[in-house]
Amino acid sequence: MFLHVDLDAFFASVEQLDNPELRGKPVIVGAMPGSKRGVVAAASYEARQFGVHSAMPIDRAYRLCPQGIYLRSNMARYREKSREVMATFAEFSPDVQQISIDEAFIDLAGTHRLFGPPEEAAMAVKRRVLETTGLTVSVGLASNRYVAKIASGMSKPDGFFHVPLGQEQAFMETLPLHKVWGVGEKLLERLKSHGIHTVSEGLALPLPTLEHFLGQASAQFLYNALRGMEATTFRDAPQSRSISAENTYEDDLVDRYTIGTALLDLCQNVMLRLMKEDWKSRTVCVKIRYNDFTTTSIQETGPRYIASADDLFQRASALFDKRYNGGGIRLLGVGALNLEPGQEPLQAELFDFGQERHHKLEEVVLQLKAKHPNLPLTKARLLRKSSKANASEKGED
DNA sequence: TCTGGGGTCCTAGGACCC
DNA sequence: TCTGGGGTCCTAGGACCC
Repeated sequence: MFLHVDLDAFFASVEQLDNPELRGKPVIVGAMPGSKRGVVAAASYEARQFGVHSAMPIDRAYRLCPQGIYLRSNMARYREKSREVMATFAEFSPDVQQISIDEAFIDLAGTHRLFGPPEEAAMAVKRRVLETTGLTVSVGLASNRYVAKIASGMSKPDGFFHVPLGQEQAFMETLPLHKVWGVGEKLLERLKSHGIHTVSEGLALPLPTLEHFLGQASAQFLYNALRGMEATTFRDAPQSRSISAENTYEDDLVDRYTIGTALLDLCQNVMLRLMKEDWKSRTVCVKIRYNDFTTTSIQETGPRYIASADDLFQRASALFDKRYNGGGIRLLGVGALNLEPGQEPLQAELFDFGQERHHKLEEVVLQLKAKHPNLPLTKARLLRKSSKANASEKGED
């Protein structure tokens, strides 16, 4: 049996935990009201009563709930709290699979002697998480991860839902089609266009028919999903990992100086996390979303690992220049892909005195930025560029 | 309701190698 | 002189998730 454990209104709950004055109040995490392009990242259950939910434009949320308490998200804090919770799960089973910042599967195989039957293990997980982290979770219990995942959403918050062995398909048939995990907007539309509006209607179709209009992979996925069988979605280990930072700007970016500063800021964020979490990478990705919402990306795998924020910035800038079409930019993103464990040790050529000092300086700057996110700390080179357009490229930092 | 930020996986085509 | 089959790695875009 498997548990799927889901933290309730995670970002908002962390804020309420850290600031007791917020408890019992409508807390809305994400953009600040008045922002033209912001949305809600998370809403406390108190805020949901007003109809506020995640992904909703922040101005609409404000109209629904002007008395709400609006906070910017603090991802570093949520990641930290997430690690605490995951560590708690590890007390229950050697086989814990985290699938997002606020959810994980726990394989209960072999845990009976320690924690009793699965229902009791589920209750113990709920108690233990609350005890050690102060957060509530919703738990789904089923014979496979796919069904456990859907079950945890059935009684929120602080809930528990059990799909007994043998009842998987019957359980799936109680769901509206859009609640089937993995069926998104596009697949839903395609199914509708073939006259399929419910799980039961989908169940009536043999696999070859599904394959005919969905292709093999989607058909096999859907065929399993509708029957409450382990869908092919879960690998034991993720195939690749990545770290990225992106930002949507209140006003379109158009001039090169502003774009450069924005890129540098993103590169520093990514590099800081790379160092903190002990990853190395040779692949850099830059994402551009223009003001008409068309989105493009460009990536390149180099021969050497990314050595510093400066190195990352240079690679990202080159990729940006290759792709940029001159239009107004609403979003910029920078990512490091295909991560490998272990920090990149200083390259031999970096051991000469100047480079080593540079590296140390950069580390200190990144740590300062992490501690004081609002500190306007940036490169003199870029500042100089602002006053003297296209000034010499060889300025020191 | 003009649409965040951070992820993973899949697909299809091209480069390159044997 | 016009060409097979198999494999891997890389890239861009897209679907989907929280």
